[in-house]
Amino acid sequence: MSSYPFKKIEAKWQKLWDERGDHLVNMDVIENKYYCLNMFGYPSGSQFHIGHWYQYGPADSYARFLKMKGYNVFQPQGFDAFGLPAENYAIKHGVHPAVSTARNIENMRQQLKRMGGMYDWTHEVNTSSPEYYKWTQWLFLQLFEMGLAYQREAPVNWCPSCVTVLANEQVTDGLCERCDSQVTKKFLKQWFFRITAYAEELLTCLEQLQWPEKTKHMQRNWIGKSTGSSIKFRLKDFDEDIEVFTTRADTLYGATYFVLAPEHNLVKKITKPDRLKAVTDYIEATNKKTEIERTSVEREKTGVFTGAFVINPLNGRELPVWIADYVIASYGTGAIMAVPSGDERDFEFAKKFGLDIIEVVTPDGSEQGTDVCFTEYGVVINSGEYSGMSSQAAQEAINRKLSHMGIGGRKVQYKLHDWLISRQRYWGAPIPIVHCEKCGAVSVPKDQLPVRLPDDIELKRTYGDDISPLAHHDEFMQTSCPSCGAPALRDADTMDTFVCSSWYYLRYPHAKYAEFAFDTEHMDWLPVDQYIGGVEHATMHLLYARFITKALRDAGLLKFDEPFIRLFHQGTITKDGAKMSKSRGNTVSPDDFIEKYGSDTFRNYLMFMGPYDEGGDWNDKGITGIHRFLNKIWRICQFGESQATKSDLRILHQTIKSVTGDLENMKFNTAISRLMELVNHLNLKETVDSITKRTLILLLAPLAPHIAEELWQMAGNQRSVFRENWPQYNPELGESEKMKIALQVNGKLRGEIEVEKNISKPELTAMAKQHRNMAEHLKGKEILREVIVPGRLVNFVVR
RNA sequence: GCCGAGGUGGUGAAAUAGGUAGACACAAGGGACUUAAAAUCCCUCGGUUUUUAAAACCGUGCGGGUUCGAUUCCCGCCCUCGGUACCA
Repeated sequence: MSSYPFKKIEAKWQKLWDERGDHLVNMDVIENKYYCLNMFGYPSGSQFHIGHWYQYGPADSYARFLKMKGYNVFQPQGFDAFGLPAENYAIKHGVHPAVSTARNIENMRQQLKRMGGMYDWTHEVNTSSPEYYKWTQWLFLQLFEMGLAYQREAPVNWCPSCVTVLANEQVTDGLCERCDSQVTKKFLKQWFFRITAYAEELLTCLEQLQWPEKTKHMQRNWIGKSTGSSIKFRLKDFDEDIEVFTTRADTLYGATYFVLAPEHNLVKKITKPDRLKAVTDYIEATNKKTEIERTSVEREKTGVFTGAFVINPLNGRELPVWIADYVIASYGTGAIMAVPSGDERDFEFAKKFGLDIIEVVTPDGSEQGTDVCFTEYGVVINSGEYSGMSSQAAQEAINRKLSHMGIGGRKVQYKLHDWLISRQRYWGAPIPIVHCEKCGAVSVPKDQLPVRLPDDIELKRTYGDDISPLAHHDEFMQTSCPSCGAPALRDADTMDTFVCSSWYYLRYPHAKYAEFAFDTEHMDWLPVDQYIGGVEHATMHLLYARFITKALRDAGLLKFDEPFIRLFHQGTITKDGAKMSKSRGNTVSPDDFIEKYGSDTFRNYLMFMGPYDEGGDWNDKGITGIHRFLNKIWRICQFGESQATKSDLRILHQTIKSVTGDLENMKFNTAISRLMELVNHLNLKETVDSITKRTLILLLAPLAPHIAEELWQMAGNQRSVFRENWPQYNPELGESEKMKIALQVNGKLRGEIEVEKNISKPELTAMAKQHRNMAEHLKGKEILREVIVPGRLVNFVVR
């Protein structure tokens, strides 16, 4: 296939853009600022894959479009450079993570340039550099001071293969998100960020965000707010209460037993001696189970009786206390009152173990029997003074009663957990804490940051059970207590990389600022106007970043509530229906296509495949079509000059209108289609007028930046095409005075006519009736109704 | 299981305040140019029937409904893809 010299052109402009500093942004101009941010990437060693191109290419076209529309567009790039892969790579190949990371960053930066990205590299951030992680550590201390970072011994998700603790968000179906190993539970002292303190605000602020509904929905579900009641039950024979959370206080009289999670801290205390063995065995069996066995696979309910009883505060009924793993320790209080008649799980459990079932809510207040359970709201029965009330009324009344008794009342419960940020790995930001025997966990003074990650470390697969590599580095570990001066040890853990990425968007505008994490005096560039990235971060990065923004706002450092005003998720490119991954061996390298067709063609093909938020299955069949399209433009721009006709201008302005609208909505596929129509029209001729030629190049520019720059220069222009204004649609030129009208009889298409725009209705119907095929279908029929849709159609309803 | 998104030609897809279904592109077939190839250009291209011209009927996952008119709205199914996993 002979084609325009894309290799030469692309290399030429990439070099020129760099040398001339075309992509440098004047950060002082903020009136028309547009902060257009792509989620930064992990600098992996392999080549840029199709997913990278799909994330960054169309996003860059959008940014370029906005620039031509007159915005001062800031589109930075950086690297989320800490993390497990580099460390695992180091262990395998003996290359220090700092070395491989630096190499990978260089590689990735080159490829982003090769793609033609309009990035201002003077604002690059690298989360693994001391200049950056100094401020990640500062962030930790800031949260620590605010009481938002704390240490606690907790059952945590442990990945035996990665040899580290994982956040809940990093566990999928009981498997490690990274390596698919089965995750086990462990008790370790870990650092947490108190994201739950912001649960309510994280939920309510979703309203004001211009985010995909899907994503907001996922965050809402993840936060999992539910409104109900807390109730304290007195333990029989103990001076102790056990609290439960329930959304169905109206079913309190139907409670016939009580369940504690096996991990509940009262289990040991209350278990009767004759039940001790059964209980201990059960707890042991539970601990042995993996997350998978405990949830998805094992559906049959299990549990054992502890021998203890609690007392229902409203009717004095004694409820046997069981332990069962269908009650989750980490939600609510880890204990429930069980109402078999009103809850499917309790019903199943009660049936299996022969526990009582008391009907307390029915649809209409009449007894239905206890063969099935009724989980809806209805009318309360068998509930003393509350009988006859609606479920809602009973809940209110019971809440009031519990409040009066001082043993409960209305309560809101969230599923969201605090964010576990400790990682027992080397390649991350060290937690800036010193553990002193006398003073406990003490902050490293902020003027001593960063706590540097030592270079001279021997990385091994495993160091024993749960110890961070840093723990073996004496020089790093040994220090003195900042508070009392006594010898003390550093915290050996590093932070989850999601901490690094939870604030990077704040740093970009003044990425080299040495005084502070961000320049609080010059925060006008924030918040981010448009954020683009994958939906896989819906309940992780996107939630963490919102939390950190709110925490820093409360520290008086930020003046806005939300970091990302608008959010867009690009779709996923799959191969044969599956996500591309090295392990599946179904990756497709873009390199051959770049070599054969060039970067402009490749970017445009990805955009042309379908809607940007849908992604699609990879298939290289159509790429020639895009290459032909660019070749046609190349040739058209060498046509001789002519005068534009009225119809030429109409087509041109129609194109301006559609392409502009499409690009505003990131509908790149249809924008390209509209341009193709214009190009096909021009291609029929041998000449082109200068206005059309000029406009065509401008419309093409954001989509195919290299060829557009070259054509622009060839047309005799000195400065970059991206300094030009976006073409304006002119309705006077774009609108036709004629229009096509569809003709129907009984809603069936029978013909089409072209008429003047200002035609009167009687004239139109008369013409419609005269139409040959219409006359045929109207013959001998009675017209009952004439439906006229202006500018569209005429429909005769006949009998 | 629950929640969400989506099913349109051989393929990727367009078009929904209800109004000409299949724009644009790929593939395929035919033709022009060429010694030949590449490139380029022209024609055909959802199905069926019929053909002199043209036209008719069917067709947007399946079955109903509302409407002059439904890919679009409503009801009931089927399938695919995401999210979630006993959350009391």
